[in-house]
Amino acid sequence: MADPHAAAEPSAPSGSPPPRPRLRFAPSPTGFLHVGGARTALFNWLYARHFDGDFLLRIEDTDRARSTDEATRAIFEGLEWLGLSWTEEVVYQGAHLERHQHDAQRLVDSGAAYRDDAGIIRFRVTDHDGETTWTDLVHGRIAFPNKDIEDFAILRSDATPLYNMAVVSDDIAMAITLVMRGDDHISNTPKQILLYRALGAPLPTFAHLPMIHGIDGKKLSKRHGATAVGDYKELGILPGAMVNFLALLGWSPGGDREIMTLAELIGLFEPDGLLRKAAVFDPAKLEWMNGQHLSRTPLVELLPHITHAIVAADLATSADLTARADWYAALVDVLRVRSRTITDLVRQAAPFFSDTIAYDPPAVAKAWADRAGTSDLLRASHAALRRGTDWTPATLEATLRALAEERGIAAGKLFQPLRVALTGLAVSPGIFEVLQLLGRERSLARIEAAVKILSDDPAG
RNA sequence: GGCGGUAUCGUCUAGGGGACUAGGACGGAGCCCUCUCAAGGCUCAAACACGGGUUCGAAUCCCGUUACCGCUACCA
Repeated sequence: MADPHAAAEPSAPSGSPPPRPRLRFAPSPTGFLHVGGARTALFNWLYARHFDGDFLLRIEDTDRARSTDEATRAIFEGLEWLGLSWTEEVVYQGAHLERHQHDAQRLVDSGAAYRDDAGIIRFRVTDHDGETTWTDLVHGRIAFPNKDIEDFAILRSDATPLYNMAVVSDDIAMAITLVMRGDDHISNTPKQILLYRALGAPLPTFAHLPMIHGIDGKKLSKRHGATAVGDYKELGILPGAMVNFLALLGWSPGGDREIMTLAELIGLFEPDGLLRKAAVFDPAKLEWMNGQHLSRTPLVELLPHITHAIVAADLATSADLTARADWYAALVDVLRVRSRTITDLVRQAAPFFSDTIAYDPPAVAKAWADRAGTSDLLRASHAALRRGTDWTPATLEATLRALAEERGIAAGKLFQPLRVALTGLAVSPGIFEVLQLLGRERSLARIEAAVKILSDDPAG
C-alpha cells in the first residue's frame, strides 16, 4: 500500500520534510453512519493515507439528549466495514468539558468574549470593517465580512460549550492540520477562525466537501430508501464497491477511471480532484459497480463475504464450504459474473445446495409446456447422461448435443427443459457448468424427479 | 430577508481559452455473441442554466440574472 507518488509530491518544499497531516472525522452519534458521513470519513482517510498522515476519530456527543451508545457503535461498525481504520484512541468530545470551559474562560479573561444579559458567554466580533477569509482546499478563497458575523454563543448559561467552541478547542488539542467536512459548515468557518486566533492557535487548512443528495436532488433522507452504510451491507454490497462508489461522489481522479480498489484510490487521491458541486446518490450505479467488483475482486478476497451470506441464508455451514473448497470456489466463480449483489448471488446459488428445489411456475409453464414431450426428452437425457464415462463439461456437451441432433431439435430446445429440471429456474449458468457443479448423482436424481412430476401429472 | 456556496447529457463525471462535431460511465433503446441469464462488443438518443462582457477565439476568465443548497439557535 506504499504510495508511489509521495516522493514526487510538488507541495514538499526542498529540504524541509512536509509536516505529517492530521485529519479527523467527527460525527455526532445521533443515528447510523450515513452515506454522506461515510463519504466525508472516506475522503479524510484517503487524504491521510495518500499523504502519510493520521486519521483520527472524534465522537461529538455533547448533545447528550440526542446521542446514543448504539449510534456510536453503528459508526464504529460502519467505518470498520468500509475498511477506514483510525489511529490513536477515539476522542469523546463530552469527556473534555473542562477544557472547553477553560478555553472559553481564557477568551473571557483576554476580553475576546463576554457574558451577556442572559448568562451566555459570547465571542466578541471586532474589526467590523474587516473580513475573515481563508483559502479553502476545494473552493479557493472564501471571505465573510466581519459585520455579518454576530457575537456568537460559545458557552451556554449552564456552562456547557456550543458546537463552534467545542470543535475548535478539540481540533487544537488534537493538533488537527486539515479540517475536511461537509460544506454545510462553510458558514461556521469564519467563527471558528476567529476562535483559533483569539486562542492564539495556528489555523488548520479547511476543505469543504459538497453534499450528497437523493435521486430527486433533495437532501438525502430516509425517504430515499437506504441511506445508512449498514443498509448497503445488508443489501449485499461489497465494502470495496461502496468505497469506490462513494469516492466518485465529489471527487474524480480525472480521465475515465471508474473501477478502483481501495489501494488504487489511496494512490490516486489528490485534493485537486475534489469537486464543488453536490452529487446525487444513484443506487442503480452503485449496483452496477458492485457487480463489477464481484467480477473483478480476486476470489480469495471475495469468498469470505459470500460465505458469510451463504451461511446466514442457511444454505450451508462454513465447515461444509471448507470441506468442498474447490467446488465452492468454482460455483462462486460462475455465479459472480451474473450477480450484482451478494444477495443476488446467494439466491442463484440456492439450487446447488438444497436436496430439493422449488420450481418457478413461469419457468415450468414455458420450458415444460409440452409435458409428454418434455418427459420423453428428459428420460432420454437421463439415459444418455448416465451412460457417459466422465462428468466433465466437454463430455457432457458432446453427449447432449449429440442427443439433440439425434432428435432433430435445436440444442436450446433440450437445454432449457433440462435447466428447469436441474435448477427449477429459467435462468442459470451454462447448462454444462450446472451439470458439473451439481454433480452426477444429484443431476441424475433431479432429472428423474422432473420426469416423475411430468408423468404423475401429464396435464400440468 | 441577509450572508455564503453551487451551476456540463435524467444521474456520476472528463474538460482548466483554440485538440469540442463537448469525451467516458450508469440508466434507456437497438444490434452482435449465445443453451437461458449475465458479462462482453458495437450503435443510437441525451448536456455546457440565461444574459452581458474580456479575447482573433470561451464549456473554460469576469460581471449580472435565475435556480438550487447551506448558515443565519443557550443543535451539531
